[in-house]
Amino acid sequence: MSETAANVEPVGKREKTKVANRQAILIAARAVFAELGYEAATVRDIIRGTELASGTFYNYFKSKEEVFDALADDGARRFRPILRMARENANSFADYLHSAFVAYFHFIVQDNQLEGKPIEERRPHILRMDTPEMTAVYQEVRQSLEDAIAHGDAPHVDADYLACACIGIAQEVGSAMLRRSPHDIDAAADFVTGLLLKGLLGAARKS
Amino acid sequence: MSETAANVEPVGKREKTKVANRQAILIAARAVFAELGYEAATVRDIIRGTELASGTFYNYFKSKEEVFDALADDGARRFRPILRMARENANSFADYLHSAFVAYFHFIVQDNQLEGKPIEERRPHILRMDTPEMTAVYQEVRQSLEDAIAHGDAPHVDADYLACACIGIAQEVGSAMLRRSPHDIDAAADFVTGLLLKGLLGAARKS
DNA sequence: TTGCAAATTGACGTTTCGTCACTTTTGTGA
DNA sequence: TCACAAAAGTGACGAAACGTCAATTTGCAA
Repeated sequence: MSETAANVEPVGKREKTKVANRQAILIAARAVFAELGYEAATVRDIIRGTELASGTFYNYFKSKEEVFDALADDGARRFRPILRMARENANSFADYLHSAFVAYFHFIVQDNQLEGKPIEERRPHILRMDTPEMTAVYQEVRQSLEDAIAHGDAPHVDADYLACACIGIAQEVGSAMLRRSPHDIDAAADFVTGLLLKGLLGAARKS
Repeated sequence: MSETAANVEPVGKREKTKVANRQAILIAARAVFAELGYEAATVRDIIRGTELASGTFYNYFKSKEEVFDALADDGARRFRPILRMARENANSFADYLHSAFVAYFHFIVQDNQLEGKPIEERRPHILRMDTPEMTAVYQEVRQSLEDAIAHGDAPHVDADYLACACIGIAQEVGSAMLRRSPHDIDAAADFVTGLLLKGLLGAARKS
């Protein structure tokens, strides 16, 4: 699943190749980062994976760094509607939390499996949190939590810290889950949901 | 506080300058990463911050990346005894958790005293958590949790997931705390400890 | 003091970077 | 359909950073 959330008008050949070139660069970059690792990869390596000339790269991105951000942003953009659906379909706060974590864990499993034949430990999901779409995801999480607090579905906690805690948990427990085989999404989601709702007692093994 | 955990024998001028040079490079690198950001920094920028010649750098590190890893490893090495003391001095599991988080938050506040770019830009995009000392910290956390479980001080939870959750929470809430001013270490530690022990209810504001 | 190994040095060839003058492509309106 | 302007693509080029290595300096021990 390496399609991007390409929103809108395919008309006009200009626009069309522009989108296609940008996409080609991102796809090539993803492959190169997976193969060589982010640090070792060069802009030249990336464009070599496309049909474009080196100068063209700079019409689309300022640097390797910006390409990486675009990839991260892209991931966040694809995840956001999933998260929103989890929110809208939930019939309780506990249900929202659980389905949000299930959605996230499912997402990273998908995102990593087609990623690499070389099973890359080189890509733990510690991504920059300051791209626009990443910030939007944080805001979305935080807003959900504030709503729940306002509606009395959750206690009056520091929503910023709680959102950060949820994200930190999701990232770290998500990575741990990916290291296990098979990937037990539900077990991980049960664990974190229980932990958040009831603390250690809530996280205790059900068995 | 940028001293490193330099363990052992200072004897011999050879050994001494070797340690000093390595240290000089690390200190310069820390300053350069803070000032220019990790991505923008070059190996030359780093050695310019020392009295050494460019070639000498490569006697100590293969690359900028390796310098960063050494810094991270160094931080973990300095933090480990602090964590251990928190463990040994604690008179309950709750106390251990709380003092461990206080110790960590205190540590990162100290560690980010340098002025310059925002914290996120001082780091590489892909953070490796698998340096020896980092792993040791994880093991230490996990071991503490397993001991607590074995002694009946904590419920029977998945220690791996719980350790990851603690680390993820510490990192994200810690970063959030650093963004606030003033840095309220105790408030943050109370929040995360309450959250872990009792869930949302435990994290609720005390006011 | 002398001799050798270890460490430092900076100049050098190599690789990558980012730019820019030039070419090709696309859209538009006569 | 054609002409023409704006947009996008191209690759060669100078600048910058890389990593190496022969020459030199430094430290240690005989």
